[in-house]
Amino acid sequence: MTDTPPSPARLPTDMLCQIAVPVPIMRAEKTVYDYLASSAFQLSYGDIVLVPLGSQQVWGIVVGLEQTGDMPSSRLKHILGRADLPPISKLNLAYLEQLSKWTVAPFGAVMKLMLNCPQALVPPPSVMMYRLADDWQERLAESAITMTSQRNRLIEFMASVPPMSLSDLARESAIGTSVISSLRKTGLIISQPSFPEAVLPEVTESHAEQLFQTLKLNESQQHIADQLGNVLDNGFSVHLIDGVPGAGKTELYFWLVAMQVIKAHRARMDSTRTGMPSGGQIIIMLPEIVLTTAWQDRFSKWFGITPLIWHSSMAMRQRRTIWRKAIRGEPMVIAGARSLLSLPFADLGMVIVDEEHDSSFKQEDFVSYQARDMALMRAKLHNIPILLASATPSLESWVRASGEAGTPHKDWHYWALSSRFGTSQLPQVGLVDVRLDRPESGKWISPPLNASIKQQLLAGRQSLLFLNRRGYAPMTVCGDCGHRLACHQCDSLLVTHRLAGNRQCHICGYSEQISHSCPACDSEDGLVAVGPGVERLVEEVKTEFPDARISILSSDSVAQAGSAEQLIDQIISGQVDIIVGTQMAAKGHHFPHLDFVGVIDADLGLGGGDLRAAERTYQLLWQVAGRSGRESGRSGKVLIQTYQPEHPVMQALQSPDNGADNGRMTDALKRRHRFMQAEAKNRKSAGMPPFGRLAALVLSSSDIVKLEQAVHQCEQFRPAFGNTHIYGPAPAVLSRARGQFRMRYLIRADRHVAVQAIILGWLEQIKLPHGVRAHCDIDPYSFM
DNA sequence: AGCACGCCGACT
DNA sequence: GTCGGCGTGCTC
Repeated sequence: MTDTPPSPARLPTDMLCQIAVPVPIMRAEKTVYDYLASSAFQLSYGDIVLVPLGSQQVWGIVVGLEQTGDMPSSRLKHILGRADLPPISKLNLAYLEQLSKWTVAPFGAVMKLMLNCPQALVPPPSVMMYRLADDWQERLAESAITMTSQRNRLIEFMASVPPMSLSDLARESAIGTSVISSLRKTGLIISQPSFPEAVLPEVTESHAEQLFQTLKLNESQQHIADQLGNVLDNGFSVHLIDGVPGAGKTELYFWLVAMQVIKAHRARMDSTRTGMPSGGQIIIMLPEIVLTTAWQDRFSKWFGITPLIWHSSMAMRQRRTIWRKAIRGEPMVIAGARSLLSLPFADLGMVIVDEEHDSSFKQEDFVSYQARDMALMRAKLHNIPILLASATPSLESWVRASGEAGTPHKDWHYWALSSRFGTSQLPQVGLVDVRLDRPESGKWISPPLNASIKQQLLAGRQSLLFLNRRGYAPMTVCGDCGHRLACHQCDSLLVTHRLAGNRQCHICGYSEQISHSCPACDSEDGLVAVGPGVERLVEEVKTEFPDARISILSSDSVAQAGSAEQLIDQIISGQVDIIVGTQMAAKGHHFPHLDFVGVIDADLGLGGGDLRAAERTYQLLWQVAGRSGRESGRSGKVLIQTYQPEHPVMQALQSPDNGADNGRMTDALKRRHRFMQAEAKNRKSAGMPPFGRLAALVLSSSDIVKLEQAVHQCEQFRPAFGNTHIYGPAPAVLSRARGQFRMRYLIRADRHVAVQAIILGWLEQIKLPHGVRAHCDIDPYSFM
């Protein structure tokens, strides 16, 4: 007798199907392979299935159920299993397809983004739940179970509580697990597996009603809410909500969320619409930095329930439950950063992107994408409204929504939230020309700023000194030989951190102990710290105002979770006189005692030749200025130290000397308007986004010789089109992955050119040497 | 991306 | 004689 080979014989009940598998091959079409499936699986389009791939097992998606294929069926493998979930919806698949096309990332890689929750695809880990047998009284009466006092106590306890896990039972009854186990052997106690889902906060229509009861919108908010309320039913539309800091845009979109919750609830109640989408899934995208307790507290305050938040470091079971609810189309209101967009929402009803200008929505990872833009893409696909909110809209959104600067078509709606909450006014913003009002040698605070801080101290009010530079000093120079301490990995300057006791590279994360001898000339004590960081600024403030209570607010000083909240609570409750802070202090906080903001080095972000340098500097300074004078009835003051007071950014921020606008919103907004117009004009004449298109092609390898070969190949097939310019190749700064060399091409094209097609066409002609990776970044933000 | 297959140097 | 280095190409 011969052994029967384990041949994957095709049974009559087997069917042929096409599975998209997560193979990250860079090419135009997605990787789809044929598999055999037992008819027992009852596959449908979009199902998530486990398949053998090479020597591994991977999750794939059913993208075809055709009975024909070019592969002989004897070579086909069988599907191993199917997730016990509804299929990925057509819209979600279409989204993946578009995302892949747009980012020029392999479909397999994009697919992984959505299936990046392995625990959601398999049955949950079961927990044994213990309870008394239904007939425990009879059993106890008739059998010869020896009853001890421990056993009696346990039975008494269990009779009055729901089933629970062994550990819970032991803890709550205060009886050892051995007693429980032995009673289980008698049959008096039985255990059975249960598959618990995490309990999630759920915004219901009654929470929405509560919000309508307690939240009173001001005139401007109410006007917009009424208008927007009418368009929520009309499918895809884009709304930019432009509100100065403190104007209450968060409350406005909470209101609209509540409206959508009720609308979706009604749709579900309507029996004629059973099985149709209700739009009950509402997502709120926020930059990580805004997902603070402050935002969560506001949500809880109005909805009366804690917000549901999606983030990378959440518990397994919660992740799993949220993911499964998403694909099942169960209603939810959920907030999160970029990755929230990759959940397989089956019943999306509304998308909100708060702080839409924030550059953290731009991810430059294996798949590079702008989450705000992808959110727009999703909203359009799902045919639902999307709200973008910001106190300082991105130029892209502003142009598109305001119709300024000759946009081809104004297809977005623009809503200006015009009055600041309560009776507080916008702060008076002045410029300090540091070429005239010089700080003392070796110091950074100019006399006008010092005077203002003093004034605030006397009045018992707070001041914020803003310097967007972490650490102690951004540069260290050897006084003997002129050597500047730089990172070994990427050549950028090392930043001294005294609190952490090291020198760090802010580009690649390298750090080393602080040494006092120069690595170039070995001179001892020759090293000199040059330039200010927040840590050094604190030193100066301490010398200048020895009696003041000073706090430092930067990502380094609040590294541990919770300490940021503590610090912010101290500031809010008035236990701090002077706050020295980085970007962290600029965003989202409401400091009622703060009346003065001093900006130390306003020009910091303007150098470097970055496309968005001016825009970002404006946004940051406008935001930080908005921290001042937020308490009702007060007016704040802001002084900006700059070397270039004539720069359009500074001009746009400065209030008229005569106080003519008296903090009136309209005038401040008019100046911002002019700035945006000027900025748009610059971009337009340079053919830059949003008027032209940019894309980067980055080649990387750990082997510099192979990288050079790859570049050589690229040069041979360098595309040449009339309306397209290709710059480079230029060496790129090292990525986080150590030891990777990178070369970068920058492609600039007219608005209507499909840059993706150009890049794909280019790459298709090249056979990249092994070990060289090509990566695309459409609309890159970083120019390094 | 993994991972196996394959063809050349230093070892029990 | 083998173990294992990583260059090459495939994954239904």
